[in-house]
Amino acid sequence: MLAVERKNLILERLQEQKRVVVSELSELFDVSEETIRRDLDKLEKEGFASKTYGGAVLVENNNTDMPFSVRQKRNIQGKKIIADIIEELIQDGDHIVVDPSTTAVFIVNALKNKKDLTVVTNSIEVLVELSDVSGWDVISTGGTLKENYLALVGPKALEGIHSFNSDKVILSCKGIDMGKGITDANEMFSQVKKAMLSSAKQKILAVDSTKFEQVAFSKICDVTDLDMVVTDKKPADAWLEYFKDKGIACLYGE
Amino acid sequence: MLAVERKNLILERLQEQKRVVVSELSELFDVSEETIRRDLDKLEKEGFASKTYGGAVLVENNNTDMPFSVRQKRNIQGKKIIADIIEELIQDGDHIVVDPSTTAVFIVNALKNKKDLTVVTNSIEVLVELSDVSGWDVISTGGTLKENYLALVGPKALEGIHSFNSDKVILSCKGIDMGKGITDANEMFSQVKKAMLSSAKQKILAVDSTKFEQVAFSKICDVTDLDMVVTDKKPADAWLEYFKDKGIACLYGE
DNA sequence: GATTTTTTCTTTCAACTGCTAACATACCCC
DNA sequence: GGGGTATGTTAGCAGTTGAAAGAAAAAATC
Repeated sequence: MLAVERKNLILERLQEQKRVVVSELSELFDVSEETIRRDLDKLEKEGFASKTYGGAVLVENNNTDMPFSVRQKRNIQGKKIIADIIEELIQDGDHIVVDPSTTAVFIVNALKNKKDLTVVTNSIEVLVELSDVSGWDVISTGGTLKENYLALVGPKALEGIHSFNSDKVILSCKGIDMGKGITDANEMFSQVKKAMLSSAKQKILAVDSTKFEQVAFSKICDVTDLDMVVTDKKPADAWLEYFKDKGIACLYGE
Repeated sequence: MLAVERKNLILERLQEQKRVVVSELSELFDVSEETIRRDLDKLEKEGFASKTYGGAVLVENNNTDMPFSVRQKRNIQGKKIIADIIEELIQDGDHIVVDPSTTAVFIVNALKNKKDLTVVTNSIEVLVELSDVSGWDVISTGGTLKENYLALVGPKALEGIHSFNSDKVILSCKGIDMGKGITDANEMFSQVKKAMLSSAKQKILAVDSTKFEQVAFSKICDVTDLDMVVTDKKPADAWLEYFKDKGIACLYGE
């Protein structure tokens, strides 16, 4: 086994389990503990790990303003559950709008067995994901590339969104809160998402359970502006009552 | 066995197994380890491998199975030479237009040390490549995703291109021929490229040497519509004379 | 709370393996 | 034959590893 391979495997394990133990790794890879420590040193220098007595813990990249590729691995299971629920909501021939988020990538992937969809998006990743489907109409809004994201923003993007009227918009966000509404990391994004909301009839929010009670910087809309909320786990009873009260459908996994 | 054959076999093995070991390859092909190392050097220069102590690991292309990943291997050396020449033509602060091509990806990569560029493109790959630069204005034209390509086409794309006026356009094509002019594979692409040509002052064609005397389906423009041709190898004397005669600058490698 | 014991960490060293660079040789194509 | 490329050889250098010893941290004991 090459040294780099071992280091990468340790990193993978670290990302899955959030922590690693020197003695375990030493046994697992059949190398001395010193070698493992040296690997952890490197991972620490690279910013992935933080060494502790007996092992190391994962450095959680606060997802506020991180490049896209780094954020990808969080709560994959949840995003898959959400994607499967959304898949049942979409019919052949639908016109949908999707925003830039990891969840959105999972969703369009789950939709690939549909026919004749029209997808409007400002997400580069969604375009890449859909570059191999046939018979669909995949439309990019255009716009300015937001630094360190794979998303298009700005006036051109808004203009692009406004020139289409769709059946459904599938939105993501950084936070959902009864008082503060639906919020996102920065104004560029919330602007685009606002425009998307106004360009489609049915407004669906797709968020994993960790986003509840979170509040981020820039407001997109009120919770009551939504028609439906899709999430991976059953929300708290207070939320379910709130949704029922306001006439918002709520679907969740399990 | 020819050297190239061996190199390609190593690349295949690398893509299958994600890693290769110098000692194994040396035994497998019955050549010295130094020869293997030299092969790995080349693969590293071409961007496929990353050498490590004892072997090399595969450089994972950000977007693993792009439909056109096959095209990428062709004449990488030539594209790099072209990119280096173009790099010297572009100044800080320039507004440029680039089309979707592998060459374009190399070019924008070579430009990353420039400051304050504005790039207009309908290539998804160029956007991905530029997602990590800071201080630039990277603008996507928007448009419809062309099936099995990572390129935006159609009326929306044309509209997007027409709304900007740039200093330089860097164009690629499938064929360049004195009689038939500059041609490309399909009408969608040639439409977009026509629009790009009309949106910039200086019109630069970046083509590797294999495209000379080739004719493809859809005409973009006449050779005389260009201001400059950049290629990797010195073109035939007939071409050099033709360029001189028509007042078209021609730059080439070596 | 202080002392002892245990565990883990850091540093240093030596052995080993693999790497780089320079040169020599063989081969091919013109 | 001669220039260029591909390959092999060599020697000195660099990276990787494990062992050992002392330092530091945590746990156990009094």
